[in-house]
Amino acid sequence: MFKKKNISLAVVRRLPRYLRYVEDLLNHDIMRISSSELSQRMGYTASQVRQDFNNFGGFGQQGYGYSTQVLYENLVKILGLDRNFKMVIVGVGNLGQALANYANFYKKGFRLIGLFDIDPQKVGKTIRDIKIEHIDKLKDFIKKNDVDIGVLCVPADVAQEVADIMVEGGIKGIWNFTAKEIEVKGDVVVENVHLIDSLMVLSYKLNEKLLEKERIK
Amino acid sequence: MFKKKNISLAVVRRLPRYLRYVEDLLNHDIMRISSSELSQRMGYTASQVRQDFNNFGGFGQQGYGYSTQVLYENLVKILGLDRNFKMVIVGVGNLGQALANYANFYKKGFRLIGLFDIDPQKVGKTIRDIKIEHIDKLKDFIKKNDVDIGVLCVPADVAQEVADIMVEGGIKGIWNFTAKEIEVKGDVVVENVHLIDSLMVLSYKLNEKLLEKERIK
DNA sequence: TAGATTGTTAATCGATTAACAATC
DNA sequence: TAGATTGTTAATCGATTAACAATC
Repeated sequence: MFKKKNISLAVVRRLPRYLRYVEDLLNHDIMRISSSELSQRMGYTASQVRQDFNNFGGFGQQGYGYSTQVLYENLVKILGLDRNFKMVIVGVGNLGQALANYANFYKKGFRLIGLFDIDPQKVGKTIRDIKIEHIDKLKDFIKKNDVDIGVLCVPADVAQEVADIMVEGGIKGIWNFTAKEIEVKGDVVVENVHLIDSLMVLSYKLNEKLLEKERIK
Repeated sequence: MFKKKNISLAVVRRLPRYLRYVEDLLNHDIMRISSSELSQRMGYTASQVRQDFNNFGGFGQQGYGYSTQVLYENLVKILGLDRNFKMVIVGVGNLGQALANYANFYKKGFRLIGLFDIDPQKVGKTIRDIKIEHIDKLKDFIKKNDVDIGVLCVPADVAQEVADIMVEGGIKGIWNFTAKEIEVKGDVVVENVHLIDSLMVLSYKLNEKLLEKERIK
């Protein structure tokens, strides 16, 4: 029933949003929903909703719609949230700390099991009961604990270097918060969060509006 | 020379990446580049590079390529970075602090001029020479200082409420870090950064690899 | 001028939307 | 059964790639 061909990234990027809406429905005790109703709430077309879900095998019921519970369980499975991936954060600056304290990750089944930094002032301190270790111990830790995800929150100039250590340790995926585009060999998966890019897109849109107003004048 | 029709969001989202690469070229004193060379470095096709740039009027030269300097200046202008937008951060928790200290924003011309929180413990403290004010003063501050961008780093359950205050104050754009989808009226621009969505996409990809391996066995 | 590379039109590819038969 | 809504095929739309004439 699961996985036919390759699912396009456009579809995959919509899945977390579906999950968010379905969770919301469950929280409001809404136990069934039609593709047309869901699409209206989310600003998609009903066609797109059905196409998206049918990429993973139909879990709707003709004449009835979708069971919110079934939808929820399937999305969790499709997104791999039931794997409870283990992760470590490397670079415990402001951002690293923010992520360590971000409760949403735990709710979604991700398990933070290690924190690493190079600053001796930080090593030994604890956040959420996890002791910050020196980055020298990163590679062995990943190996020993079979860590899945490395969260890269170090300064841009050492990003590649630290990514290399992660890969050598056998990391499976890197969540990259640095402005650098890191290179990894093998089949290590990288997901970039370029915050500054997102801000620049906002800036573009604001500038567009201003240009419009200036043209009208 | 600027702006023909509506540029697709797909193109806009590539612009910051172009800027990043062009900056890198400048840092290495590379003063000209062809679409084919740039495309190779970035993993695009040469066609796409030329199409993308030509959305904004041709700033290349036939037989020569693109001047890195000209490219840089145009990208800065297109993205509105020369507007030096004013911004405030609301919610000075770990994430808000991380953003306040994120040097890249200043380098790209964004000016942080205010910090706001509801916690009396935080009000009065300063970060980067900016005093944290109580959220009660947010609306007036936005009005008085003609703030462009509001960075929303508050807990999810008050996201909409705080967004409303921003809009009432006359904010032009909201950079939303909460997991909630906020609703704004008028022509306020919203750019969402759903961190958890990004992590779930990584999780999806990891799960996909694991399923593949399990199938082979 | 000859060579190189852009700007732009045309062709292709993929994603979204529409339509409808299948079926609960 | 009749009504509703899915699953799926076909049509449309938009974005990417290829091709080539224009021109530096």
